[in-house]
Amino acid sequence: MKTRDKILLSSLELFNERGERNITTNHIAAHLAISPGNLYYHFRNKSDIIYEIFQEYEKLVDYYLDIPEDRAITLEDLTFYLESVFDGLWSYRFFHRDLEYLLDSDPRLRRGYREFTNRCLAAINRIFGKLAEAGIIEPQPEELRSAMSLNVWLVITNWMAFLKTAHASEEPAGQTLTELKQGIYQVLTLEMPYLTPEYRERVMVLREKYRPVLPEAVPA
Amino acid sequence: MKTRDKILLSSLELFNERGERNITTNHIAAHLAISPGNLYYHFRNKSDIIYEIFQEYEKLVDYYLDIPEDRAITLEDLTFYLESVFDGLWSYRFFHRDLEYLLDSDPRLRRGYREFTNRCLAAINRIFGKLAEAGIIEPQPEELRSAMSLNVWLVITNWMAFLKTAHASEEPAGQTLTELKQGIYQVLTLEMPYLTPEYRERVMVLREKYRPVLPEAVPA
DNA sequence: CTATTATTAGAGTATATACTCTAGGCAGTC
DNA sequence: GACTGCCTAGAGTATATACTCTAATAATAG
Repeated sequence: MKTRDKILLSSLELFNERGERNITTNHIAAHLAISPGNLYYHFRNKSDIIYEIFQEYEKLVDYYLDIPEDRAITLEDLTFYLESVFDGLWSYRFFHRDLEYLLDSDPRLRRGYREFTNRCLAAINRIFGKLAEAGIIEPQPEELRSAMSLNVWLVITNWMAFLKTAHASEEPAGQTLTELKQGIYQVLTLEMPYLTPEYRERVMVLREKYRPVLPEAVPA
Repeated sequence: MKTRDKILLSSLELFNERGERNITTNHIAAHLAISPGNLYYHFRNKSDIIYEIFQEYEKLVDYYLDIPEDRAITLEDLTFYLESVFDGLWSYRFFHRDLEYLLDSDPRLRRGYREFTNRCLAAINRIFGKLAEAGIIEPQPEELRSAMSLNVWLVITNWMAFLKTAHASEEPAGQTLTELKQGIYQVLTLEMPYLTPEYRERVMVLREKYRPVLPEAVPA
């Protein structure tokens, strides 16, 4: 593998594990056992590394959220969208962690992320539209659909942060990917009230699969 | 005003405006025209300043979310809760911005914040319960109510970040407080499907007040 | 007035961080 | 073998940052 790609890969890994703020370019170089000079031969600065990682992230999610025009949407599609998006979120989780700082320090990123957000919101909106067409949820006025899409986006993008902050400090990391998927449970909760009678049961069964294994239940 | 209090006040102001990451203790001292030595006479380190600000935040929100035990809840109460919480969010907005880093670097804060989150979730839950008692929303099984509370929390705590990242770079700052309140619109959107027929109209009118002034409407 | 305590100034420091610069190696090619 | 273009090492630097130390000044108590 090319050094350049190794830098991107290691950076992502280290950023995810310890946060962008805690990882310096020197750390990255050391982790790869290359010299700082070498790293800076391949990237002009830290921002460029981050921007390139963002573009990967963008591409991945765009790929996942490519809604078919020619056919109706199915429950399997919905599952795929949700699973994929949360996987993407996990793989690039460092990004949302320091989002505001990153956007403040790189105008390209700011612009790119704004457009990314809009594309995602549009995709969610389109999914809602096609779910209605498919008779899975009741059709809703555009106004409501937009507000719902935004709520879905807010829940999704905040889910990682919630896990990291609200959970016990000790994280066995194996559990975490499972917990991540509980975000899907939350998203399906948002959609619940709008399900059609024909599909209600099936979606509820699906939702049940992602139900959190009750966290420290306090016995009454 | 005591120097100590001035430090807390200025820190909060600067953190909110430019982000904790961008504000050093030297900045704070310079902003107050006092010496770094003086600042460190009053606070052992930066973490202590932040922790103390967090405790103020905590106290404020706890005060706002003190749900009355002895009487039914009204729509006015709900409005008050929402307005207050978003005001608090605005006044201490720096906190959620760098949340993960802050919690990672201060175990007190981590513990405190976890408990804070739990209290807030419990309060939201209780509000849902009392809204049902008051006949404003339909009663829901505990399981659903918890999931809904969590969604409300996710939407609220992510709303500031959404505004900062998804909106145009130029922010006239006067507009921002208004935009902040649009978060209430999003929260009310979450509750919409559960409203009782008797209250539906009134809540919808309330919700309408917070409706976003359509952002860059693209003419068809 | 004096002794003590609380507060402040301001120079200074150890460490970290993003990044630069120079010299050189290594592969291929004529 | 020399030339060229890509890659790499590693020492070095300017700046920033959280924090310390000493000495001096105000405030207060007896």
